[in-house]
Amino acid sequence: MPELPEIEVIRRSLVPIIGQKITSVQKNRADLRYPIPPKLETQLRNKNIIDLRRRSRYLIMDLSNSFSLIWHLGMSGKLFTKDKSYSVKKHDHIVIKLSNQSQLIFNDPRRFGMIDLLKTGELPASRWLANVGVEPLTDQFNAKYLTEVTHKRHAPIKSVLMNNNLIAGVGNIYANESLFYSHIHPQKQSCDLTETEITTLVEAIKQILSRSIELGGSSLKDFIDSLGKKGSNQEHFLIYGRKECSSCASEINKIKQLGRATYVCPTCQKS
DNA sequence: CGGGCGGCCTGGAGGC
DNA sequence: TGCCTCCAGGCCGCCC
Repeated sequence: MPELPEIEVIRRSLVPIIGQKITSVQKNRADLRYPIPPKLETQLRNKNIIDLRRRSRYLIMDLSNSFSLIWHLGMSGKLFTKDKSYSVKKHDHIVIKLSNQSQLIFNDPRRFGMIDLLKTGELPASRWLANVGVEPLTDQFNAKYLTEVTHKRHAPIKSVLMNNNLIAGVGNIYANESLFYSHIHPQKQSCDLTETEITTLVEAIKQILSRSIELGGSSLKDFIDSLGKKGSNQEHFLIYGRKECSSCASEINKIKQLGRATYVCPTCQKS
């Protein structure tokens, strides 16, 4: 489900649980995409949540015992808080009770998500984070960097944008939107991008991701933040899911790249 | 070697 | 109403 903006929206909405103590952990199955750490309950009980961070599409919860929980929501994962009267529903795989009587629920119908527990200091070199690319909303992501990675590759630009080991957290929706905004055809070979196109694309990605965060993320079907609130960025899509171009009203072509839906305006994205 | 595709899952939508 | 197929915001591993 979620790309960088949606995870960031969840993180921000969860900030109030920082400082809470974990009083109990209920695990309703042994695995998601990967096994849930078997000793999760004993390692979490009576620990305080001291920080919540995001890296790429991973959400990181630092604990007072120098361990961190790292979560990935896959395609359909939701992480939300409820008061103590909430009763567990289908696909609620993990329930964490907090000292303020609220409960943190991890619900994931498709089970592409994952959760792991590691020493905080071992996170950066872990299998989850070791190969993750630059954060697109930092200064490390700039025209120089994008020129480097695009010019030494022979792949369509959309594949490069969606490669998490190069640029973290840009998925199918935001790759489509950024390329349309920049008037670049998604199948253009990345090494053929001009200097101007690179500069425009860097700015487009930053703006589109930032605006989506401000709007609470994109709720295509069922995305909600941790308080159950939907985002509104989907109302501002320029091309994703559209039949007509938002700019010139041409009929949008829907094609497939890497098995994913790609939307192209034949008029605005010629090059 | 880098790039592309299948598979992992469930559920909703649409066709018949 | 039901059955079938296709599709979905991601990612890993295998194959070429």
